[in-house]
Amino acid sequence: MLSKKTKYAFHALTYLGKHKDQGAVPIQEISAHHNISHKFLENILLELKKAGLLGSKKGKGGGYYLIKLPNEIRLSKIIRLLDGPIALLPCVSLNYYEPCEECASQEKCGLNMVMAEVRDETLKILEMKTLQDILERE
Amino acid sequence: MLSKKTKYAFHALTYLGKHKDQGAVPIQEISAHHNISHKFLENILLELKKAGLLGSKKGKGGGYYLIKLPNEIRLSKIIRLLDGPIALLPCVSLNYYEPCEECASQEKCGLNMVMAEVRDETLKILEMKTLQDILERE
DNA sequence: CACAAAACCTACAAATATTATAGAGTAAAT
DNA sequence: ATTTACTCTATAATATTTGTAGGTTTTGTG
Repeated sequence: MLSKKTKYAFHALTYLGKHKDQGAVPIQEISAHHNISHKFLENILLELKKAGLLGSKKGKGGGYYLIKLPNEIRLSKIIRLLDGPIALLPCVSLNYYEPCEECASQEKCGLNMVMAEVRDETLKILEMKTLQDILERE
Repeated sequence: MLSKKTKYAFHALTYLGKHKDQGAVPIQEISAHHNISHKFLENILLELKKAGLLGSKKGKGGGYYLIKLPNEIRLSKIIRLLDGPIALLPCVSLNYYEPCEECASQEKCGLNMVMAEVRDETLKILEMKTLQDILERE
């Protein structure tokens, strides 16, 4: 399951995608529309900005806006950013790898191999789907 | 990511699969071989038994053993049992559904639809792979 | 029968992660 | 000057995960 943080991020990105003609959108507007804690969403949007997905404008009339096209924002990117690994086990994670502590040899571990296959299949899905797919279905 | 509980369950099932000719295997043997806390594993195996995957025998010479064929034990089953939902959001979970609190209408929610598609693709993988796949690669 | 081995069961403790809040700063518009 | 809204860091509250404790029941064996 995704954390609420990641779920909120998707809601916010979707909202920003739908309102990308209106320029900067204040956090307040998004949090009110989706019943999300303003302060919590604040942290999330800041992370998305630091990751290069959003731009922001301070002061009156300010807010956040997408600085990438919706079809360039992959689900995998958002999930990795806020939730961490997509792989089911640390020993098959591409971005958050950690060696297994229960196995004598990772090379001979059937679980490791199967989970690596699962990871590859999962990534195919999550790298193909983008924010655009969400927007198209609204 | 899977919880350690689920990961340990996979290790234990694999071990039992590899030693299915030797009859009942005591927890001690599995926990020692994989460096897993005996007591923690105890709880896990008990759950797997209650779910109908394992049989057990008490007393001296006792232990656990598979009561299903490895190719009948799907990854999806183990994950759902110990970790819960496979879907990325509660509002698209087949087995652990909960309505979304941020959306006015689930039927018009693009995120919901995309995540339902992701769930379907993920399930294709996790329902296809079984304990047998792990055993074959050892 | 006594004893040891091993599953069964319930509760709880410790550690970690998630979710949320607080409050002080900085920048911009009017 | 004032209001609006992002920036930043710290911390509190809550939930979940991970692990432990301690007993009970069952079974095989000498």
